[in-house]
Amino acid sequence: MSDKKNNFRDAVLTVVRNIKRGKVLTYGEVARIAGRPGAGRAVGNVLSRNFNQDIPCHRVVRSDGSSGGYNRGAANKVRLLKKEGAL
DNA sequence: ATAATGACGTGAT
DNA sequence: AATCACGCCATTA
Repeated sequence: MSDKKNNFRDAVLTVVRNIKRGKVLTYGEVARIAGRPGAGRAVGNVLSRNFNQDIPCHRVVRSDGSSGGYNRGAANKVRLLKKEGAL
């Protein structure tokens, strides 16, 4: 069964997956919602390893307003936000 | 168990 | 405003 690390990783992925279109959250916010306030870095790590397209990880940006990174290219991330998110 | 890594955050320079 | 340094946390080797 799933006795694996089904805590933070799944929590973060679940939160990100719940982000609605046109909405953007920061890593710190996701971390807080996931149950680990202050673990923004860990959130990024989880997302970086996440190749699931079902998860709109491109809707997660930095707290300073930057786009952050993206597995498909940060430039692509900005483009997606402009096209699908930042309406 | 320890060390190294990384899509962060805030403060200081 | 931009850059550097330190701190924080979870995952992987």
